[in-house]
Parts: sequence; structure tokens; C-alpha cells
Amino acid sequence: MTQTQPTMHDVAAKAGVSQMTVSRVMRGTGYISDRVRAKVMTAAAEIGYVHNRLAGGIATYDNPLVAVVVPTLGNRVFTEVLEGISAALDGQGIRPVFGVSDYDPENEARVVLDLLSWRPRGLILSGLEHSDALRQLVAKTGVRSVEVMDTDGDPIQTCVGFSQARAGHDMARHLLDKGYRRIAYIASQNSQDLRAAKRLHAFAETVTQAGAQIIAQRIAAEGSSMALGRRLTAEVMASDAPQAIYYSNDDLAAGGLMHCLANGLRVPQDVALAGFNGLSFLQALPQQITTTLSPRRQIGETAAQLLLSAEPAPDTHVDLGTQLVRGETT
Amino acid sequence: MTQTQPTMHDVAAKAGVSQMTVSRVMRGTGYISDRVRAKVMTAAAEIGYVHNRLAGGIATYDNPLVAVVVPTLGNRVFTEVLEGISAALDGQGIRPVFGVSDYDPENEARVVLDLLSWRPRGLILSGLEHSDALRQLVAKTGVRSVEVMDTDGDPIQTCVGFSQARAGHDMARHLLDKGYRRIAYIASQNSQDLRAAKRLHAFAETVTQAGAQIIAQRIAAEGSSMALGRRLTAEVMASDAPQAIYYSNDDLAAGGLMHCLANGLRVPQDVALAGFNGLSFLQALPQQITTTLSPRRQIGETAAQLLLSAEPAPDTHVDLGTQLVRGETT
DNA sequence: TCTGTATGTGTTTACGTAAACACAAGTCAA
DNA sequence: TTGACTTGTGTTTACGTAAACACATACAGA
Repeated sequence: MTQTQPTMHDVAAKAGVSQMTVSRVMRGTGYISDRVRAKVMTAAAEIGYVHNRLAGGIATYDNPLVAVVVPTLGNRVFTEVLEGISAALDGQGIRPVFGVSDYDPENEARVVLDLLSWRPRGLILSGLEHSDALRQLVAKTGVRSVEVMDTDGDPIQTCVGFSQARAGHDMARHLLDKGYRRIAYIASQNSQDLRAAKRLHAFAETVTQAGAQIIAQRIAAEGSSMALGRRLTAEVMASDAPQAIYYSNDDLAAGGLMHCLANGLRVPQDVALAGFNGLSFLQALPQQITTTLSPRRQIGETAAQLLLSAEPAPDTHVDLGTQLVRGETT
Repeated sequence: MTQTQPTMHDVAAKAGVSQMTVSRVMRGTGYISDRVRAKVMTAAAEIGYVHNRLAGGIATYDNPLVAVVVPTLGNRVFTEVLEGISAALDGQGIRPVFGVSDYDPENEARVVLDLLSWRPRGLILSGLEHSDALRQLVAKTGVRSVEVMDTDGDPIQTCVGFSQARAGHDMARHLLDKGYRRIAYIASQNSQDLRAAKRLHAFAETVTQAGAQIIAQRIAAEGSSMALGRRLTAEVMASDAPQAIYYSNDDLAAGGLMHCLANGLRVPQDVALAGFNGLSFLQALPQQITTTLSPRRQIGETAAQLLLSAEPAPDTHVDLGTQLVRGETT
């Protein structure tokens, strides 16, 4: 309504105190008598004054903001990481500002540059692979950063996640132990999803070293979904008849199960299925799908805590591990 | 690394121009020769300078930020709205700052107060029901706001969504037309989810006016999931044997379908199922579930655009409508 | 040649807050 | 009664940027 928003001076005038006293009341610092605090609070409420953190930030060099960049909001994995981050920050009165990179390193660098213009306390990135420009930017500006989801490689400073390679290796071992030799791999958006690529690499290595083989590989350009998994499974079953299928994602695996259900294929007798992530919706499916449980929410929480911890602790790798869930589909 | 971060003055000194020229280059305004622009850009890159929007914001009263509050990040519906918002803002160089209310009005008011301290261009809220404190806060500060997902009621200023009541009514009509008379309702977290409550209200009204009845109602306190839907469906089928079940959510409906699949119940002969939202994963299920498609992403996009449009246009209701998807389960 | 306009750059100042410092009044033990 | 400490409040100043204004230079058209 009013053209110029009210300031601490307005509140101070109304409450009959100095601007500095209002500042102290707003931040809850210093010694303030209950009488003055109450006067200031009611004055602020009447005027409709809201603390201005922009001005505060410029005065203190420090503002309660954390920048978060995820590849997409369309994958539940990242929204769960976001949930963890949000929960951890909430307790500390810190807000996340976020950006989406669309799995594109150039885009990511642009988004980070923009986010840094808000002078956040820290930066949370997804994965360990970034453009040189981004790495240099982080180094030059000296922002604290934490990279989430992946620990196979060198973080800029700190990373929290799990070994994608080990997860792939473990699943390969599991399938081999069960006796499957002719194995197919189904993934989505793989060209950009380097974490899935790492899993596949380790998976394939373990499989071939054991004398078994990856007889087919379907990598779709579109985003992950049950529908895609169902379609690709139909294709692979028709052309390659694998004994087992490893999916880059539970969505895809669930789609595969749906294909089997709808076409009278017995799982795992006719084909075994294994997913990745351990999304909770799997529990409601007719058969429990074998998958790898990743601690996504915990990764988000840990990343936020690490970022805000007193001592920077550079070069820290936090591996929260994964858990192989032996379901009924292998 | 350096204790004090570089400023425009540092860049200006390095480039041999004035601070104001650097400012113009950073913002791309005014007349700047290519030679000077290049000098400034390289100087900034070498020093590692990043534009400081906090200082800019305090100088201009205007900063490219939009505050977004959602009830939860655990429901795909809201992350899809977020996707739409993020996409619409991206093109305009504006960032979302967000908060989670956990379906609690008091919490929501607190979060909004905090978000307003960043002096955003506008505020995006979920639903039309808010605490008085929040309404007053928005009124007093004069922030532009848009409420999303619901159009049944009075928005503070503007709302974008669809009529929850009409969605409930339409589904009731559909089930009645198909001849179902004994109908059960299954929901989650309903006490706080007022939009689901509105759908139920209109649904129940239409059902009872037609002489049919809601013979059972299961409303769980926990969050929506397929597993919950499966469990509640088992309960309802055992105790009430309804002809049709209306779920507050596709997750729950899919869980219901899983229960039927796993227990040899024919759908819709033994029981009909209807969900809500039209989530994409339904397409991969063995049977296409009847549901109501809500334009979630479009709601997010429209809300963001409306918020940033030149003229405030108060009291605007934008009803993007819903679409009843006639599946194979009714 | 003169005038007006487009182009390009600099100087001064204000934005709203918080740190640093100053100071006054009250409390309490020696 | 003194001095030290706790409690409570005010004054001055700096933070980094952008608006407003001022001032050049180049060039076209009369």
C-alpha cells in the first residue's frame, strides 16, 4: 500500500526508542528489557514492519541462506534430498534458494553464478562432475560447498553420499550369486546422469569378470518413469530374452514388473528384476522388487549440517552407504 | 580465501574504470562500449567477483526473488507445481526461495514472515485457507501474492488452480452414472489437507443427493503412499465391501489396485477404484485407473507469470480446470 | 559551421541494517 | 562506601550497490 516500506526507524519512532534497540529486539541479541521488547514488538506489528535481511546481510557479510542446485525436480530422489536439506535448515532459521541444472554442466555453472549473487552461507551441488568454470568459481569466491549423492571421485571441498560404483558392484555380485548370466541394463537420461553411468560401469565390470555378460543395453533419452520402464522391458524381452534386468531406477524396474504382470511372465523365473534407490512405493507393489536403498533424506540432512558446521573441514568424504534390499524379483 | 570479498570497486580499479561502469556492465544497462565491457568482464573473472544482489536490492527496493511455500515436498503434486514455478522464473532470471509449512497454518505464517524478510517480488502460497495473522501480514506489507491449487473461496489477492468441489462432484457423478451406490472414501492426512476435504464434501453431497451413500470413510493421519492405500483398501474391503472406492490421491488408489491384484479381486467388477491427480505413473499400471487430471505444472507456471505481470490484477481467479480420466477401474 | 541527438563514462548520494563504541543505572560483595 | 560487574539503551559509521545527475565525445542533418 505505502510506497516506501517501513524501516526500523519508523518502528523506533513509534515505540519511542532508537533504531539500534529495534535491531536488537528483532535479532534477539544483547540485553533488552521486557518492557521495551514488548513496546517494539507491538509497534512493529502495528506498522507491519518485517525485518529486512538484505540490509542486514550487507551490514554483516553473513546471511542465513543456502544455495541448492539439483539436476531436476522430476526425480523423487532429488526432492527427497531437498526435504532433508529443508528439514535440517529449518531448525537453524536458514532458507534454501534453489536452482535446477537440467543435467547440464553449463547450465549448472550459470545457475551457481546467479545463486552466489545472494551471498549464501554455502552451496549444495549434485554429483562430483562439474564444469571447470564452476570449479574455478567456487575456488575463487571461497564459498563452502558440499556435493551430494556421489563419493566416487574428488569433491571440490566436501561430499556426502555413497559409492555409486560399489552399489553397482554389489548388485552385480547379487545377481551373479543367484546364477543369472545373461543380463540386460535399462536406463533413462543416461548420457547426462553420470552417477548411473558409474554404477553401470562397476556393474558391467563385475559381471564380465565373472564370465557372465551384459547382453543388451537400452538407454532412453527421456526422463525416468514407470511407463518408460514398461516399454523398454517389452523391447528387451522381445529381442534379447535376458535372465535378469538391472534398471538404473526403481521407476523403470516397477514398470518392468508391470510388463511382466500384464504379460504373464513369472518373476524371477522367467526374468529377474533389480532396481535402484529403494523408493518407498515399491513396498506396495505385488512383488517386492530387489533394489539398492540409498539414504537420500539423510544425505540432504547431513549435507546441510556439514555446510553449517563451525569448522569447514575440507576434503571430507562422508559415505553413508547403501543397503541391498533382497526382494522377491531376483 | 580472502577475508573480504571483492567489490565493484576492486573490479573497477583493476579494469581502470569507475565503479558505476562496472555496475552497468553487470546489469547490462546503459550504454557501454564493447571495449570497456570486455575489460570489465575479464577483470571480474580474474578477481573472482560475483555481482552482489543484496546490496543491489537494498539500493533499488527490488530484487529478483519469489517466495514459495508448500505444505510438503513429499507429495509429487507440490514438487510438480514447484517445477512449473521454477521453469517460469528461470526465463526471467528470478530465483525461488522456499519454505515448507507441514500443513500447519501457524507454521505457514512463521515461514512467510521469514521469507518476507528477503523482500521478494511476490509470494506463492498453497490453498486458500490461512491464519488471520498471515492474511494480515500480507495485507499490511502489501506483497503481491498468488494462491495455488484451489479456487473454491476468497483468495487474499489472486488464485490459480481449479475447483476442488467441482472435481469431487464430477467424480461422484461419474461413479453414480456407472451405477455404483455403496461407496467408500479413503484419504490420508486429511485433517490438514483442506483441499481433499473440499473434494470429499462435494463428492458426498452429490452421492447422497442421488440416493446412494458413503458407507465407509478411512482417513489416515500419515502421509499418502501406495502402501497406505493398499492397507486401507484391505481394511475397507474386509469390513464394508463397497462397490466403489474414491481415494483422495492416486498413490492411495494405486495401492488399492495392488491389493486387488494381489488378492484376486476383479476391478471394477468386484470393486471400482477412482483416484485423484492424474499422476503419470498410473499409465504404467496393469490397469488404467480412473482419476481426475489436475494441471499442476501449468498451475505453477501460471502463478509465477501472474505474480510477475506488470499490472497486479487483484481478485483474479484463474480456473485451469480438471479433466476426468475414464480408466479401466470404474 | 552549428545544433541536436546518440553514445559512453564519472561523481555524489541514499538505501536499511548491524558493529563498535559509549554511557547510564542498578546490584552486590568487600 | 566503593568499585566491579551486569543490564539496558543510544550514537556514529560502514557495508556494496544503483539512481540521479553531470559531462564528455561523435556524428548526422540543416
